[in-house]
Amino acid sequence: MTSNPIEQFEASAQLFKALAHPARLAILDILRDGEQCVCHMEAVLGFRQAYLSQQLAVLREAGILQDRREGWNIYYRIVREDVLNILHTVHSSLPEQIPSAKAHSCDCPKCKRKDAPAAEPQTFFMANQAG
Amino acid sequence: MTSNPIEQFEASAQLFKALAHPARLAILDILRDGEQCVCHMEAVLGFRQAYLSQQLAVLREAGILQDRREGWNIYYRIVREDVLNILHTVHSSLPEQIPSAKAHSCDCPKCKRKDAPAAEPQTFFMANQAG
DNA sequence: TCATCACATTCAACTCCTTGAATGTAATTG
DNA sequence: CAATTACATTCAAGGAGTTGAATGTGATGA
Repeated sequence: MTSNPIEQFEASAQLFKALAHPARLAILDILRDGEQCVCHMEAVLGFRQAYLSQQLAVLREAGILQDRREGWNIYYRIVREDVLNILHTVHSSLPEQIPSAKAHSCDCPKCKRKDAPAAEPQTFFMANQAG
Repeated sequence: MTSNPIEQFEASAQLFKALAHPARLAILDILRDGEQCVCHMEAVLGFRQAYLSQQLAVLREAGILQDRREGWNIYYRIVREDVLNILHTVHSSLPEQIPSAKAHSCDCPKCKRKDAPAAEPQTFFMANQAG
């Protein structure tokens, strides 16, 4: 098993395949600061809801994201530390980085009018740490 | 320019797209130790020559590899430090790593019978450093 | 210049990814 | 339980990646 060079790198290739899309990288860029609800990403990125949900599904099925329901909203977060490191490496090599307004708690009208809980900045995921 | 979230991550997505293939990851794994001729990769990986050349072209056109001719042989090397860092990150998170025989100078029969120059272990590329 | 070696490129069939449109579902409110 | 909210899933057409087969190209040696 995993004797040939193809099988040996299949898993890594699958990971990179999930990252090989600008929309999904934009999603992960938002989630680097911590978990966010879907409506927040929808407002910040300007994607249609169904489209955003499709891209989230790809990242979820790749094991990169995990979701958590809280009433009407569903919050996504990055659950793979190596992905955070990879994103950091790539962003460091970029010519310039746009700060963007995504760092704010939650500017989207949907979240604001419902006074949703803001995302707390985290180093990595604090859940899933032996409950 | 680069105002929308799609354009902003296009370049990174292109990079990941080039990495999203097990054969190309196997190639890069060999080149992590330094430059190697095509016949070496052909022997170690067991790929057909044309197939290997196609995958090398993808990595070359993505700006990840650079080639250098030396007589009959063409030597490839990694010219992007961020890619080396990304590969290191991914390999660190893998469950187990197969040492493999790729670290040896050049075991392939073609290279051996011609007594080709062995690959010298390098930290990063030493060429392209202001000539 | 012709034959050979090492490697690159083109082509075509196939598969996988992309993405808009439509529809489905769990939680909440009344 | 019916309506609403927030999000997920399915479907299909178009586009892009994959890969075997055939062919092309530059360097070397006679």
